[in-house]
Amino acid sequence: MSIATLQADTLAQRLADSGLRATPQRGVVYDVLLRKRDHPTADEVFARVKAERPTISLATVYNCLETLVSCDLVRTVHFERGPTRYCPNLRPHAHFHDERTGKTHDIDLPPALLEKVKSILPEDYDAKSVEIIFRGKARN
Amino acid sequence: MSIATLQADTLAQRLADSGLRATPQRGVVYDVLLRKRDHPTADEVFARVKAERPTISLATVYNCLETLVSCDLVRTVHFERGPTRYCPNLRPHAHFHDERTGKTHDIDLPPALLEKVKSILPEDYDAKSVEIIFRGKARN
DNA sequence: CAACCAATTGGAATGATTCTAAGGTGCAAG
DNA sequence: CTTGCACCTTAGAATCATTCCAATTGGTTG
Repeated sequence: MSIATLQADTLAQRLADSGLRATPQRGVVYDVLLRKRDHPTADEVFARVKAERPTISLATVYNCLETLVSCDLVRTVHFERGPTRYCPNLRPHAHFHDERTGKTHDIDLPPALLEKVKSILPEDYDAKSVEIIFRGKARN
Repeated sequence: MSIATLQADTLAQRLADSGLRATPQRGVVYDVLLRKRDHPTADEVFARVKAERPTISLATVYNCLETLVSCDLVRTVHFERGPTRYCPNLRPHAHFHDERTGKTHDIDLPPALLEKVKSILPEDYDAKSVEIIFRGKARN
């Protein structure tokens, strides 16, 4: 059973909540993101999806990714000068970008710290999201 | 006296430290960044610089910005799907991106908090830099 | 002065993303 | 049902930001 099947109701649910349809393309794109959580680019997602659905177009992959983001099932990450990367991890987390390997790791963000970080904002600033990106090297 | 003049020695110093020349183009680009700290894009910097140095090319602006970044006099900020933006604020700070106005504000980052944030990293992760981006609306 | 390396320039090339127009799909009302 | 319509997908063109390239200019050093 594919991972997406386990999550299919979640996906269908979220899409329905936004008045959108649960199309096969959206299902496969989401499944691909869940299966290999290495923060792929749209092109990489396209390549993976194509393996099991050869007729899909790049434009559709962009559309599906955008849809998933708008449903809060996926978030985007941006490293300098690079293409957008996609992350299906819904828990609050930071990203560590390893300069040596080019890989990105999710770092769990304790709720208390998240609050503390938000507290540096002046009264009249209302943050809807916080993104924390580390850059450096991971030893080993 | 231009702002750059005040900082000219800083700039020349930093460039020299990296074995680079203090060219007029670099001076003007840096001056423009210091004068209006609104996180401009390369195109915006180009437009501003052109006003006082009409013969400069866009490629040179990109080159100068890259040089300033490599000297640690300027840092880059990235918001989703947008062009790179440049920031001459050297103090540790986060960025708040106002969705309503599209403007970006610097938020001072207390050193203690910065440490606390870094402390969520596992032992073997060595972060060279941390970037914190808030997104939301500023009331008023 | 000569030689050399650094820096600038304009234009071409690249890469990522968005746009557009045309065709397909599925639900809903009659 | 079956027709209409809004949603989706698709291919390819267009756009935007950035980088590359090759030629020229400029400054420094021997």
